[in-house]
Amino acid sequence: MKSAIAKRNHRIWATICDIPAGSVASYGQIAEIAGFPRGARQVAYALRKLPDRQSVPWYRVITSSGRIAFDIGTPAFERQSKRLSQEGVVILNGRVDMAIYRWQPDLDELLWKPGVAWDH
DNA sequence: CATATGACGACAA
DNA sequence: ATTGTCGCCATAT
Repeated sequence: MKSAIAKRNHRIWATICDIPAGSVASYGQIAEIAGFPRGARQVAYALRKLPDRQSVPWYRVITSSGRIAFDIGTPAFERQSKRLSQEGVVILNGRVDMAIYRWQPDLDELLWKPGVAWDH
């Protein structure tokens, strides 16, 4: 059977896959939706261990302040910046305007996610 | 068991 | 806007 960590990562990756093209989400936002409140660093960890970059839109995950997590000028930064631009996300000085591009999942999207902390 | 480490986040100067 | 500190929490050593 899969380890607990594998399941957790899988859930995080699945959540990231739900971010629509042209939108972005913060690490903390992904963590919360995936069912791990305050698990922003776990999202970062899951991304580091991403087995297949092709199947997951990792580049749509940025910091809560709208900054790309990599240092400006690094190859990683350029890759991410380019991918986002291709989707129409405007990046100015390495930052995205969260007020415009932040993913806002509607209730339906949240409901079919297992483990989301809604109150009955 | 004790520290160190992170593709983080919130907040105070 | 920048920088530093502290909180967070699974992994790594």
